[in-house]
Amino acid sequence: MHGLVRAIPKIEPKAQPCWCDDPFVARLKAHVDLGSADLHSLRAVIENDHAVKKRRDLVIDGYQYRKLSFIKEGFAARYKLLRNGKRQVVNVLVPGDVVGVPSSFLDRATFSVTAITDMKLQVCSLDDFVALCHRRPKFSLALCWIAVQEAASYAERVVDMGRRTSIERVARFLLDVHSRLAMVGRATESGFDLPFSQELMSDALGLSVPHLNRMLTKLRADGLITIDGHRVEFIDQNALAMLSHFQPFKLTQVPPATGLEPSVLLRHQT
Amino acid sequence: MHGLVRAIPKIEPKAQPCWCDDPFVARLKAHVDLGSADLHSLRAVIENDHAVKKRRDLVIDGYQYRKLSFIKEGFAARYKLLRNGKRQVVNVLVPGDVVGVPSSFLDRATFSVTAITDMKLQVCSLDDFVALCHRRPKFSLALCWIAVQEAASYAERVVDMGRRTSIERVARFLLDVHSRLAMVGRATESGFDLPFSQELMSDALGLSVPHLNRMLTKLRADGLITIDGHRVEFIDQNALAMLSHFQPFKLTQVPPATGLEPSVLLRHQT
DNA sequence: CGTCTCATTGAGTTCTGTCAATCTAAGTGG
DNA sequence: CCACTTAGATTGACAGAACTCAATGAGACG
Repeated sequence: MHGLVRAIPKIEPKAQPCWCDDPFVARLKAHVDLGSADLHSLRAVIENDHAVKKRRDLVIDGYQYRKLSFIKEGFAARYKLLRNGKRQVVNVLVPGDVVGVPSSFLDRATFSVTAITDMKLQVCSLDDFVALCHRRPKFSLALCWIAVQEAASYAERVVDMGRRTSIERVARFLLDVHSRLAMVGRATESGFDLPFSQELMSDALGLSVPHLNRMLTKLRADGLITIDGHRVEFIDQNALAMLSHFQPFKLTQVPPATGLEPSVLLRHQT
Repeated sequence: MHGLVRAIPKIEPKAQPCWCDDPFVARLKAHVDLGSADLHSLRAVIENDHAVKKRRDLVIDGYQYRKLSFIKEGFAARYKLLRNGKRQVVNVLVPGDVVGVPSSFLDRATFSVTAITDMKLQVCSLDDFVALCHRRPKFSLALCWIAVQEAASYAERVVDMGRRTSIERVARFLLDVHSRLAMVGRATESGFDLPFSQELMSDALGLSVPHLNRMLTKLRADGLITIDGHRVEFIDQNALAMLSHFQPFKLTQVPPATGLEPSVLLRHQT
């Protein structure tokens, strides 16, 4: 259990941006500062709220989708269905997350996104948003940061699937979901309501349902978690993080515009 | 082998942007149009070329890295080393690819990047690039597109690792590398020089070296490929793509600035 | 109260990893 | 120019992890 490389960095309590009110604005604000003029322009491109029923597909693999939709309420999963009938969930979406990355940037979507629960979304067309970006570059930088965050979290999933044991994957999944829910005020210190079925989780973790079930059973037997209905409580969150080498990453902020950038000016006149 | 979902979309020959001369400029041009004023500003932020020797780490997990480096020549791998000594390569980098996504956007890098061969890079500090983005938004949009492409390809890797058989993964890997090399003029119609060792590939595919070897042997035995030294030739590329359900995706272009965006103006005065 | 979804458990099989040995090719130094 | 070293490729035997299939149990909902 003890590593050979370097000491385990402490898992710091994350900053708590609250994406409760207006997820679209809040998520962008997590990366850049927005003045009132920015907010004004932003609201102009946001279409009305959009409700989606449980089990409906928001994005369908193979079809065009050109919107950025911010989740106000509810849960979704991004997945691909294979020819042999297997399904891989590449990630789960919680309030504050964005539907339409990467789908909107592609000719045709390469993944589907399905609503796991009833949902409320704030929608904006990608073209409108890009137009806004041309006028106010900080929005495109915020979008960069969102896309990079997405990439970083997929990369971490690749490591999970490739080189971590099934029990580690399950533990990490629970910790990851907890931390993301906590960030948007949907979890307590040590527990949360798990909105996913075991079938969904097994598809997310690349396991079979029976095997996932066995691993969950093991985590309970080892006294690390309790599960009552859909309620998950961590009994020993530290041990769980240790067992699974869980360690959230921190994005930087977008560097603000400084009028004229000194280090560039030194080398070249604009 | 035959699917239940829908017909296999044709694998179209991809557009051939040539990233041979100036990878930094060429890669951005793949996503947005750059005028001469743009190019002028861009060159101002690009630092001198940088050479890196084989086996050197460009980025080290846990340390800060705040540069965008475009690969002019040579190959690299982005990976994470686990406590138990296992390694997962999350992707391989070829000429035209960007080092520093996602590392530069994070507090501290969460992956290492190592040079597989001697390399030549074009380097630019992220801060300078962001400053440029504030002045010329199209650069930040190009960066978005790059980040999204990165995310999409990781997501595809997650599917690979989670739900595809080992032989499919190997075949897809070869096809993917071939298509990326072909795009930058490093491959012929049906073959290429594979710059990776089996150890590296097994770490990329989440397999053990012996098993990867068995699968390569099988692909040869089935008459799908030949391998002579580091030279790989596809004998039946179609069958290979069919077997592995390989299908490259296409990014859209960044929508150009249109001065004032009609659909926004209709809803709101700026 | 029946139906349906979801969770749980067991038995047997398959895939894939581990360990270890051998082989090849490419350098390297004398 | 050759013996020596070393990294990488290949092969085989075995063990263990995880899947499949199948049956059962438990709630939720109409």
